[in-house]
Amino acid sequence: MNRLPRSFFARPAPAVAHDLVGKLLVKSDDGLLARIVEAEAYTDDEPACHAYRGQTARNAPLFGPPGHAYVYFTYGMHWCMNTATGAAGEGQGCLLRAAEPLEGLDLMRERRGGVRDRDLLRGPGRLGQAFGLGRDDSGTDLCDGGTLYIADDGTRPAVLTGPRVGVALAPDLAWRFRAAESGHVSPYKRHPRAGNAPAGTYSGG
DNA sequence: CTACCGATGCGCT
DNA sequence: GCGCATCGGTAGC
Repeated sequence: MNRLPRSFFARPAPAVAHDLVGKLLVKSDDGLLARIVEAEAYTDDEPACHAYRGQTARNAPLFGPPGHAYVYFTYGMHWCMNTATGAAGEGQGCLLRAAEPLEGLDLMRERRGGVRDRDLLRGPGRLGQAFGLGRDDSGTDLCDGGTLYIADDGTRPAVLTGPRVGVALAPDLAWRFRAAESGHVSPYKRHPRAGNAPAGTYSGG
């Protein structure tokens, strides 16, 4: 089980998001381990990305060097985690949308308030809550040997590609990547204001 | 399983 | 003030 090097993240967000499926999310100080089963790509040339309207204090980690966390607060209650990708200055990243819990389930259950185990990490807000993520985690370097990082154990699941969940803008860009065989993937919800989906949106990969 | 709806507070126009 | 990369509850199929 090897920590992912910065070079893994120094590629375009869609390639990184695809390759994050099957990797391990680790928070070693809490004893937490989970397998990522779903990730999405966001880049500053499309309007669903938090970097689309330029750099601010909030989204600065997206514009920094790759391999850093961008953790943002949304809907008044949820913290969601991204990894910055590409080169410094590019404003892009990958949202970690869902994972399969492997170790530290008791702490995850405590933080998540007794939901079914299948739902501990099934969604970006749920993942953030179970991992205890917050404002202080935004900007964390995932590649400097710290306690929050992503690792590779050689698992290579089949990956499906399709439109991103819940985005009002650029709703048909097929930048959601999920493990084909996992029961821990989040449910797909199209944004109410996004119009109708085109035919045949999902494909293997 | 899908569909709807309210909660909740921050960032930005 | 408006909208949001969401979630949990409830209702219905």
